[in-house]
Amino acid sequence: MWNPPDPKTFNPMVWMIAKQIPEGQVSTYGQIASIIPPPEGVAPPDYRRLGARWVGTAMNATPANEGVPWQRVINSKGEISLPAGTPGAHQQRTLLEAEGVEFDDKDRVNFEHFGWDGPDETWLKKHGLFTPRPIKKSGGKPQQPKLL
DNA sequence: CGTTTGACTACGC
DNA sequence: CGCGTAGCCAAAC
Repeated sequence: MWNPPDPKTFNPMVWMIAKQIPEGQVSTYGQIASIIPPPEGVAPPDYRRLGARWVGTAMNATPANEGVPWQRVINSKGEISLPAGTPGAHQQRTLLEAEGVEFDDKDRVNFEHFGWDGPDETWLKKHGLFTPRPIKKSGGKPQQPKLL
């Protein structure tokens, strides 16, 4: 746990969680944030947005040699969040496609197929973390098209 | 030390 | 479903 909103602690935690993402799957900034307990004084609704930004900042500061799969973290829309056209964005897409992650014609990843469900409960409990909130799914496929 | 920018989201239209 | 706007924080200028 971490009482104060200390980025020095927050960042490594983000990277640690990112390392749990299996190859061929993707997570989102918001999802990772939802795994980390919000600091005191920050309401969960606010933290959801704040945390996402913090995670983004953390990923931006990701050490290159730590083996952190930074490419598996994308935004809630399912698309690469680095500015299009930058080398980083291109590299991220290349890395993901090499893992088997597919992009549609709108350059977006379908969370239904490649979305990450989060770390094992055992792992989460071991580190005192929360169960991630389900990733927002695009379109939303009706589970039972209720035919009548 | 004030300003601007950013690897975000939710919400309204 | 796509586009624009508001909110909030930390890091970079």
